Amino acid sequence: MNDYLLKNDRDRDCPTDGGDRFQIEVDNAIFSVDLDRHRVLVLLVRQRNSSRFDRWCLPGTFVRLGESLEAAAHRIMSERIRARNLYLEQLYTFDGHSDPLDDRLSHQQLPPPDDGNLTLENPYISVSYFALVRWDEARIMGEGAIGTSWYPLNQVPPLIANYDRILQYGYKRLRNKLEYSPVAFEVLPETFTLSEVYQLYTAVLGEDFSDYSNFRSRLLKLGFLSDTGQKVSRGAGRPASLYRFDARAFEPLKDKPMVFI
Amino acid sequence: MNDYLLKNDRDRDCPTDGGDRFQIEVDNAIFSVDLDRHRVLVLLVRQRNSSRFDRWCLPGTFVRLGESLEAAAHRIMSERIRARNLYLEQLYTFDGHSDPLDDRLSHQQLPPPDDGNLTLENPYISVSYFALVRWDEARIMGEGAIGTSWYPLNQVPPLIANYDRILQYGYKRLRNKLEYSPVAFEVLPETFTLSEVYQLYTAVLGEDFSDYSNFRSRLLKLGFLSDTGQKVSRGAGRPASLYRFDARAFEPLKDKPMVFI
DNA sequence: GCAAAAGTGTTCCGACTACACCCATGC
DNA sequence: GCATGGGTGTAGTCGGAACACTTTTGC
Repeated sequence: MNDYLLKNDRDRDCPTDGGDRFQIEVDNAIFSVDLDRHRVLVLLVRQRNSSRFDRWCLPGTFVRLGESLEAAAHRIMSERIRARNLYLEQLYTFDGHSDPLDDRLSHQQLPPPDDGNLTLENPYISVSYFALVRWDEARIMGEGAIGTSWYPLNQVPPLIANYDRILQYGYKRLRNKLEYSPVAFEVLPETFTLSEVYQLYTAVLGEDFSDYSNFRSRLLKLGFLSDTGQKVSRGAGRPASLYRFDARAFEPLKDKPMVFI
Repeated sequence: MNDYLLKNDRDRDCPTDGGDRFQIEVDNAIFSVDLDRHRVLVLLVRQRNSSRFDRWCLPGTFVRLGESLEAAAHRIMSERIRARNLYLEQLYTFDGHSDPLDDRLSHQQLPPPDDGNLTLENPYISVSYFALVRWDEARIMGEGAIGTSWYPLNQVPPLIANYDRILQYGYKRLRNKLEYSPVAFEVLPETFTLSEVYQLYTAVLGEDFSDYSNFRSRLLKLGFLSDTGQKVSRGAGRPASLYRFDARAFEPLKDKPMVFI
């Protein structure tokens, strides 16, 4: 077939060269939490094609030569939104021989578009990344990001085939991250009230994941939140203390298993 | 540069075609546990090249057209060992512009080999998989697997650059999997003693992770180990009961967070 | 005063730790 | 008997769940 067969038979050692070549797609599951409206949002991109039906997918791009995977993931972010404070990590690598177009065709009975060398058998590899951004900074860039919008997680429109898997996996990661890592503080403002932390957690994990007062004391007992002394009043009720995440105090706990719920 | 720029600017939607192409390597971190000698082993492959120094790497291969990532990972397994009972899952996708050859060159001051189109800038993507196999079945295949051998984790020789990262990550995953999933029972014999389970855990997690009697009662309380009624005597001492993993009893617990230590 | 939100304290209970102790076998 | 490994039981302790209660604000 190709010369990798010869190569493999001759050497039987670490692969060096001779494999088939693939396009590598990076797709981001980008989440944000709107505390005021108490909901989780995901960034979607409209697929515009020759048909009249709009379908949606996660923002993605092809990896370029000389570009790292993470760099490609960052590039996706910066092309869509203007977020400075974000958390980004690799999610999973999906493969699939069902091309995105596969889905389009099967649903709409259209002839294949004349995209040149694109075929239904065109294999693809999607390295997906998980991102969480501050909602204040989650504004979509005007120019060049047409057809990009935030969707509440419970109102996500039908996605092109493989993006559903990525979104499911990403949401699962989001919940796990909240429970086992301090990722929440990367995406909260510099100073925040404990109630805001609680709002973030309930928006993602549901109302009944924990009692507020227990959540509160557990969080404080961990010892990496420092009281700024400042108070802030949000409408009626007693003013809340503003806290700050203390990275130095967290340092020794970094590699310990910890439950944040 | 390439036509993906045009494509991106024109459409700003889901990627369809036009990216650069990459060779995709799949590399497996394959572990096994020798209960008798009480140690964890990893499968390494010797890199044979033009120099006189042997370096080692993890068994890997290039993904072929029409082959899924997981299929490639399985192919690596079947080319090296004859294991029927194994656990396999994706680990992480590494990228790197330091080609394996990069390392060889920098250490040994050799001129680049004439491998044709292979350059130091040759980018590569390595999708790594984590595997755990039964030690009884972990015998290396004779023909075609020359230069393949098991190494105890604490005696691993220097690996070619990027394989170290994969091995580290794989070992971390192994420990996590033992603690939070019943993966141990996929790799133990059909029936086993509780002491064997404990041996497996201590070999991986260290001697002091838990007291045997507490480990024992915690494990039994979970309720998915059924006593076969059979006893087995290993030398001196009271004979041990043989247990069996009860998949039906475990089913309802599958998605619950659980600690197995 | 009253509602609303923040913050504190207290009781109950299950789970994990650290042992001590009993049981069955080989020699 | 006695060493060896398997198996059981228990007292102490820690931490989370549930919930009552207090504090401080707006109106």
